[in-house]
Formats: sequence, structure tokens, C-alpha cells
Amino acid sequence: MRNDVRHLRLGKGLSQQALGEALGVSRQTINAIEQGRYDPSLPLAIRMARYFGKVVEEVFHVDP
Amino acid sequence: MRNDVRHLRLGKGLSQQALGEALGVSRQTINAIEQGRYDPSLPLAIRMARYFGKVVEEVFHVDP
DNA sequence: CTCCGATGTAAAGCGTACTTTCCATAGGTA
DNA sequence: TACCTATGGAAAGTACGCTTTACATCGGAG
Repeated sequence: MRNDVRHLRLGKGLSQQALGEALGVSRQTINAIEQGRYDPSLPLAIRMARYFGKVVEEVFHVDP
Repeated sequence: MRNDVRHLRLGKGLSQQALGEALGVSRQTINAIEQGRYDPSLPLAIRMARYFGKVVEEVFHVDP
């Protein structure tokens, strides 16, 4: 799965730390997701998308 | 998280077994998700929503 | 140069997502 | 009766999501 988290985060001028706090997870979790080291849980993915004003499918894409 | 999987599945006239096969998971996984015993992974949630012609947020709802 | 904020990464630990195998029950049909 | 499908669920194993702690690098501000 690829995602646009880094792009969306920078678009809001936030650090990984700040985004993590806004979403209730650690900065390492944000980092790992941005790097594609693993996918977020479903509830976190929904919170993230909602935070950026998007639906899950607009933020997370199945890699072809 | 609550979800509409059972309702959507029955709307298509499918058994848990048949849905599991269509999505590439076991029938026990479908059962557990319908019962709310746990949430699906993000890729499975996206596959499920897509299978039913919906976005993730239309199938899985945050609790409150 | 020194200090700091931001980022990358690793280890250990915990809970969960998912599997296979197995057992059990209910309803329908022959 | 016996059989079959659909469902619910337990047990054990594997892999992943997420945490805390810790260390390291880089760039900018002073």
C-alpha cells in the first residue's frame, strides 16, 4: 500500500510528532507509515483520512 | 468499530464462506468481523468496501 | 562551535489480525 | 432417521501494528 501521508502532512506544515499527537499515536508510528514500513490499523487510517478531509481511499492506495 | 458487512453480504445473497473466498480470507475472518470481534486490516477493509461498491467509511463506522 | 528540532531506525514487549483444524448447533431436505 | 449447508466459536501458531526507550544524523539558529 502506498499513501500520501507525508505530502498531506507537509501541506499542513506539521512535524511527524505534531501529526502523531493530533492522531493519538507516536511519531515513530507516523514515520513507519510514511515510509511504507507497515500499514496503519483501520481505525487509525480512518482517523488520518478524516483529519485531512479525505476518505481512506484518497489517502491509501493499493499498489498495482 | 461497527460495520455493515453482514447486511451488505446478505444483500448480495452470499454465505460467509462465499464472501471470504471472494475477498481472499477465511470464513472465520468474515464471521469475526461481522461479530465485531476485531477490525479488518486496512487492505482487507479497502477490498471489502470496493467489493460492495462503497468507500471504507460507508462500511466501517467509528463507535461513538 | 553549540544547541535543537526534525527525522530515521532498532530492540523488546504487548495486543490483534488471520490462519488451520476442530467441535458444536440449527434448519432444511430426502 | 440421516445428511448437508450455514453459522458460531475455541486453540495454537504466525505476522503485524503500536508502544517506549534509546541512539544517531542533519540543518538551522544563536
